[in-house]
Amino acid sequence: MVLRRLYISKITLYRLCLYARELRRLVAEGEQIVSSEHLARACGVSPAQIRKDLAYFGHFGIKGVGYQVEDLLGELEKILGLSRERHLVLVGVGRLGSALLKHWGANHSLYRFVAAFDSRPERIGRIVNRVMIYPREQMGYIVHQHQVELAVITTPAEAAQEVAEELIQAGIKGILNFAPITLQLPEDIQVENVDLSLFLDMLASQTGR
Amino acid sequence: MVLRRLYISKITLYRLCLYARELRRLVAEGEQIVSSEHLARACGVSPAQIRKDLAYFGHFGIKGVGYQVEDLLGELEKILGLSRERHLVLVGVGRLGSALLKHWGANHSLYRFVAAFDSRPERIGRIVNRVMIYPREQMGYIVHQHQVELAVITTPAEAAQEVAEELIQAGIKGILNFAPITLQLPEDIQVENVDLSLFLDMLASQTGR
DNA sequence: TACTGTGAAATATTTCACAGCA
DNA sequence: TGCTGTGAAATATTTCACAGTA
Repeated sequence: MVLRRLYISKITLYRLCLYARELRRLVAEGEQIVSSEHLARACGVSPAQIRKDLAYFGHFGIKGVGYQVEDLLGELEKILGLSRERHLVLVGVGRLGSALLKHWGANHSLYRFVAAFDSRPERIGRIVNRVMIYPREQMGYIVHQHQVELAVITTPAEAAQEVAEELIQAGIKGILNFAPITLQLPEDIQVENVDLSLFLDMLASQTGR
Repeated sequence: MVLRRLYISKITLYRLCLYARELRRLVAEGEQIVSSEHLARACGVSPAQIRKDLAYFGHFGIKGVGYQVEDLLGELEKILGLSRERHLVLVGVGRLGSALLKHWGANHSLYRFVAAFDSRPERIGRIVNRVMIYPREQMGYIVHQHQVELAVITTPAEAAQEVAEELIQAGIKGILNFAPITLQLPEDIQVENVDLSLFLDMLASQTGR
């Protein structure tokens, strides 16, 4: 079967990843079959939405029965391209950055930090959870050498844009950005923004006055 | 002027918070005036989108000129209800949780952690960045007593649902959820999910194979 | 003269409701 | 019978293009 690269909108992509997460849990629990209704409830979406999302890529279900959990997860991982390991780097080993390095466990098996970078001399050479901290100056070289694809930016806002540009120069294709700033980057570079203050603003706004 | 509570979709809300963030930066830089085009570029959206978003709430701009930075920020903060301080709690003082507590600086002035909770006895009574860690059993009581509105959940996935329900019992209205699980909660409770693995899955999916 | 504000059009996303199959 | 898969309808969101004004 040919797996042509169909267009997936960001919002659909998010849901597909959500389904995959839930399916992994179901596999771990030994479930064999799941209906769109059950999966929908577990993911906080509508059953029709799930069926639409999935049917776009093929016929994965059994009418009158549901979806076979393992099969569907396999299909989703094929669609999403989540089968091989990716190399990551982290830039900015402050409190948040080092917490993320330490926090990284076996549960994130597909993503492996191969290096971290910081500009403060006193941090260089330290090892956090098996990840070595290198000086900022070596970033481009190491990213390039290790064919790193994804980067996590946990620098202050002021440094983030410059860091991002340098990472892209070195071949990075996707960035998880914790800095509270909108990065100005080429269209083909993927960015996910995680600004905790922004999330709190949204919550605060929705919850009172 | 009466500030009626207009409906704001989640995606619009996100952008409004983004605009506010950028406007704060512009204020800090001493900018007086900003056009929809400039603000749009800085936020990564289209100029028409900005004008539509803002015009929904009133006439804040000057034709032929642009928007007055400080005024617009003031209006936005009124619309979003971001003028008063909110009390937060954090549940689950693991690596990520304690990093968030430590990471919390003066830049998040509107949000103040008033307590943290953990179920592991060895952590109880510690103080992280001026925030005391209490036993899980006291969570409901303290949240209720301090009229806490928002909570950050950094527990393992298995504990998150139960914690969330207990928080809601105690009066919490919004949750920032770092646990990799979809919480099943009443509709009137606001939740923002931050699953780092999920973000990486999205990035990986978009960037290769 | 440059902007904003805004209807109308275009596009994207979600839901409905039911045909069809295991 | 109890599901999935799916066109068609409904809804939501974004963009266009230009009138209007400081």
